[in-house]
Amino acid sequence: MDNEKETKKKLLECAMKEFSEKGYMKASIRNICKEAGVTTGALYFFFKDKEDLFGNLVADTLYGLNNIIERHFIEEAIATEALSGGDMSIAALAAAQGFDDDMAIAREVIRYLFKHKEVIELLLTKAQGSCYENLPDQMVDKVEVHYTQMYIAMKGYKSKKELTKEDKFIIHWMSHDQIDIFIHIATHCKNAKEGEKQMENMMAYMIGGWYGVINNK
Amino acid sequence: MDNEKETKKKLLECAMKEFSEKGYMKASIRNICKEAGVTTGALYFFFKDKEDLFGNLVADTLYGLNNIIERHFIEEAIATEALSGGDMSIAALAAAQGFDDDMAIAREVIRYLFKHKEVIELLLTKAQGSCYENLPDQMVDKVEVHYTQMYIAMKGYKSKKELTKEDKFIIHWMSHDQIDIFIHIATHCKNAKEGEKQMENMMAYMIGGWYGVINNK
Amino acid sequence: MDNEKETKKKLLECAMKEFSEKGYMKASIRNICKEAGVTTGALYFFFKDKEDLFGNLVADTLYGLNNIIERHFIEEAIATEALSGGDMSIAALAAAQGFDDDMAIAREVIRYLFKHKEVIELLLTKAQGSCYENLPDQMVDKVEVHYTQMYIAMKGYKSKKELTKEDKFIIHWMSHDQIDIFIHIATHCKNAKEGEKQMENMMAYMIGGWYGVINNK
Amino acid sequence: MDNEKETKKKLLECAMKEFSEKGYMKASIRNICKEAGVTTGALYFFFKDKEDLFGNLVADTLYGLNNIIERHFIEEAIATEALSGGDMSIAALAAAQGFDDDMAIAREVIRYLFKHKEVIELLLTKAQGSCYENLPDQMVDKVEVHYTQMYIAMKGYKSKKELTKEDKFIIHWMSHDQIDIFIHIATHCKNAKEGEKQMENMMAYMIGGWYGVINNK
DNA sequence: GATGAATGAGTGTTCATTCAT
DNA sequence: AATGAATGAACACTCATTCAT
Repeated sequence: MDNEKETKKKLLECAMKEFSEKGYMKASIRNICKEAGVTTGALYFFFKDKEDLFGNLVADTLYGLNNIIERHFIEEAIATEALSGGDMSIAALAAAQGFDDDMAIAREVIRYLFKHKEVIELLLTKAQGSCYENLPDQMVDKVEVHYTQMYIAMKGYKSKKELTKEDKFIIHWMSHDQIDIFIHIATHCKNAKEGEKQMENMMAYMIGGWYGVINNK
Repeated sequence: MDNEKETKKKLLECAMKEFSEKGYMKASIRNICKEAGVTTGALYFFFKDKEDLFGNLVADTLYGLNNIIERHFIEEAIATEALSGGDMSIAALAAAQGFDDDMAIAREVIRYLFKHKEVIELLLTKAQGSCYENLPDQMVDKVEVHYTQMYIAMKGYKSKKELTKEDKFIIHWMSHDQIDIFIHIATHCKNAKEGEKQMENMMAYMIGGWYGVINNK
Repeated sequence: MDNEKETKKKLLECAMKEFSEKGYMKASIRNICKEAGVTTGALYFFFKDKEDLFGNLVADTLYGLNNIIERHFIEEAIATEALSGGDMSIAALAAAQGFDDDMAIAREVIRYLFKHKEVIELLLTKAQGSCYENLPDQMVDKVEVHYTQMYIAMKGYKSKKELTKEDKFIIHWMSHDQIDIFIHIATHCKNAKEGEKQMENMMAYMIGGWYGVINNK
Repeated sequence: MDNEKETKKKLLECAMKEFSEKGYMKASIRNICKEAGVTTGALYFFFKDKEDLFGNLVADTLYGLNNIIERHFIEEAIATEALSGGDMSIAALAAAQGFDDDMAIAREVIRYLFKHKEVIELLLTKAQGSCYENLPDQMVDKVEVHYTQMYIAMKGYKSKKELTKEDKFIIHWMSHDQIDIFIHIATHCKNAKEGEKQMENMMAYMIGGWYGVINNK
């Protein structure tokens, strides 16, 4: 059983290397197998196809990441729900609170990103051509739900219906930017400690940005 | 003369379609030719190779874009030079001025982006595998030079040497974000008018972000 | 096991036929595969590329041939070393001895050439465009080292330094001619027996030629 | 008229360069035209096809060479005819005379070879794939007719019928070698002067070889 | 669990040549 | 005399995948 899994492990290692070096599309199954010292047939015993192989590399990490984000959003949703519709000063306060929470969760995310740095980089920068190529967009969508709530609260809107086209656009952008911040950190910092450090400035940037938007016009 | 170039035009049209649908790497020369109703040999009469074909699609647009940016940076450099090393209130004022200029140039860029929307999208989202795949990074680099000046001025630094590692990191991020704003607009708005409209909020976001960073800690 | 390798064998057979008929350059991989009744992919399972396919056809034979020659040259070197610098009559005697040895080795070479006639012809007359195209020249170089020694001995020179430009030229020619004799036999005789028979006259020619050169002027 | 021929001239120059660098087979018509600054259509106005282009490069030189050789052989034939069937001492004398003549003609040939060195090298070393690839063999055939007469004379045979299989084989070889000597000189010497100089040793080699053969057994 | 063998469709690219204008 | 355009077949090679054993 140890022996059996060794091949699979080797295959995964070599796949990791190949995908990291060449990206999903240019990676060659044959190369991976050659490097692993097995035939292509062996690979197809363990994995359904190229996509499945890539999936095996990233699935766990992705699952964990989704978990963190979702868990956070549930908590957040409860908190934000409470204040939606309240007066603006409270909302602002709550927003500040929201940013504090965000900072806390951001730290957790960053720690997670660096714990799985290799895989995360694979997912974020080498997945083009696979079914994961839209991952950042999917995460943006999740953040967007949350940010929409927060935006409504800060703007003092009574309901979603008050959101203009411009509101929606800038919410989407800020959601996108939030994800981009994580990607930037994951790909530009060398460890969690540095990531957390740089995060502070970036959060200042983002919060400044939010207020800039909220107070605009 | 109009008649002669019909094949080349057809080829370029079909190439545009193929590259747009599949991206540079997955696009098939054969497919393009089949669609255009000519043999592959015909394509190779007009274009040196796949890269050259792609280049013919994007070169002019890219050249024009570079021109706009470079011209802007030269003007900007002159303006920023003047205030580097001055006291902070003036610097802040000048920065505000800088942002106004930025807004003006942004409008010009946006109008250009939408004038060549199709090609711009090709360049920004479908070039992976070609020699243009690093275009956004290259533009970030250019912006970064300019933003470094502005950052120094706003921070009241006497010289580049005062920049910490964290300063440099956040400057790079903000440069990256500036380019990302343009990409976002180009890919999410349907015309220049809408783009310019959304730009206002995004500039508010960015300026808010800058002040958030400058006043941080 | 015999059954498995049938495809490879078929491929090699057909490759042999194609290369022999058309030469390395004009030979078509597709044709070889079509003739063998397999797809081109199958060929590339067994062979790295065109050159490797050709190599598989000739490598063993070439290795064996090199072995014979090198072994001979080592023995010869020892013999020639002994007389270098001695007086001319002894040298001449030794040279005669050298020619006798040459005749012996020639017989061995010829037997080998005919044992692998098909491949030898491939190597000597159909390799243009492959990495083996300079094989005759390489063999000439080897012979030349040996012949230089012999020439020095027969001329009664004390050292290599006494060799004039003309000496070197004629040594190179005679080396070339020696190789050419083997090629001529391999391509003009139908079996080893006939080859050995014709060899006698050719050796008489060559030895006569040597003395003609040595006694010239 | 001057203007018209300029294109053809340019084409021939570039063809010369291309064929010399890559050999007949690997030479590219397109390349030649590109280098000459004309379209492929232009080339096909002047030349029927690739072979014709190559032919235009070498035809004159080849014609001249054939002339020299044929003229020589006619003279020689008359001389040799006379002594065929005579006694051996006279034959030997005549043979010596033959070699003298050979030497004279060789000098003429060499001068011619170097006068057209470029083309000659093309013909002798770069023609593989064209209709001239067997040129050396054709010249060997011509020499062989002549050498057969000389051999008969030197051997004291009464007629061609006395020639054994071995006789014929060695005659063919010596014919081949004679041509090879010219090729060797043309490709290894840098001018006619050096060629003639080296020729002396080579003739000594060849004559020595002939006597070695004649006196063998 | 894994091999060895093979497929079939595909890749981008080059070739000598043709021909209407 | 020469162009610009186009053909059609060919090139060596790579791909992810399959499957009997």
